[in-house]
Amino acid sequence: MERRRSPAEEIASCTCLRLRKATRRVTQIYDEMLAPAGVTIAQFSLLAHLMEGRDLSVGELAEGLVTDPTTLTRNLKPLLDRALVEISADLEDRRRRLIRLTPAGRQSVVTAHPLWRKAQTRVATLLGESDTARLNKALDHSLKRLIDN
Amino acid sequence: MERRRSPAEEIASCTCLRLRKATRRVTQIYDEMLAPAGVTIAQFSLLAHLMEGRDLSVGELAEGLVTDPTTLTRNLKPLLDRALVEISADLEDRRRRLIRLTPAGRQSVVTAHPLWRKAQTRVATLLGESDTARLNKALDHSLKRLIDN
DNA sequence: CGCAATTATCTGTATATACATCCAATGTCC
DNA sequence: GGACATTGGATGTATATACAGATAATTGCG
Repeated sequence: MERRRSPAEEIASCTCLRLRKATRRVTQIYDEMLAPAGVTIAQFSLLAHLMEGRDLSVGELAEGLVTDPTTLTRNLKPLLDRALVEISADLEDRRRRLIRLTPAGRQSVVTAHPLWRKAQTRVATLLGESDTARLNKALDHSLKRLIDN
Repeated sequence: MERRRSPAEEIASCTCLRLRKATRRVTQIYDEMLAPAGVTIAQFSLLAHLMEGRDLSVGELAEGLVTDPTTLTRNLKPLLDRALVEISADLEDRRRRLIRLTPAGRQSVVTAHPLWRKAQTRVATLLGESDTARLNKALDHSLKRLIDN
């Protein structure tokens, strides 16, 4: 016996809106706690993706971050300006450009890492252990399906 | 007997990063499906918040959307330019500015509403009924705790 | 080989996001 | 009633995000 919902009420159930609201708040928390290291969570994620193994092309890194490649190009700019990453052409395929951390970039990740851990703990405490686990699990499930569609 | 994780592996478990990835993908899907109505999901959410009841001040609407008030000021700009919303000073408290939908703004919501519903269904189908419910529930729980902290 | 199609990336443009800071209006307290 | 604090909002600046369209390099095919 569900009564007819008004548009405003119905739209309050928007999955996208809920995701966006939660992401804004959580991003604020991480950004605040990472600030002493001079990076945002967006930048930290990007840099951290480069910590392991081989250099990545723009496309590969964009895929890893689930962003549009054009977004990544823009996001690299401030990191290049601060010399935390460097880019060179791939000699095998000169369309591709390979991104890698500079020593300063690597150092940024190392410096920010414990702050990131604190933010992670802070959010987990705020949400509670079990809700955090539930949220993370739900996101992992969802991402898997979202990414190849 | 958990082995020591490398920074890159550890950071892959970042709650914020997972939220951001999922939000980017889901936003892309909604935006794509709302495009024929000429609004993004961010704009649609904003307009929909104004559908019900009384006019809202910048602060009230920002709180409802879980954004920074300065962000809202910026987001209102394109909607003002397109005359989907209008703003007037609150005579009770002349610091406050009251936002309301214009008829054109109201019409935008009406036009976009069925497209929004299709996007909502599309994502629910992609994720599956039960995972969608789990994700939404996890987000609601989390938002409650995030908002007053 | 040579040209068409595809791919990788960048640029132009527009919107979204938020911090620091500033201005104007209101509230408070003596 | 006037000085000071507080509050609501806007602006300056910087980053994040992505679509359309442009460009350059590679691939595929006759």
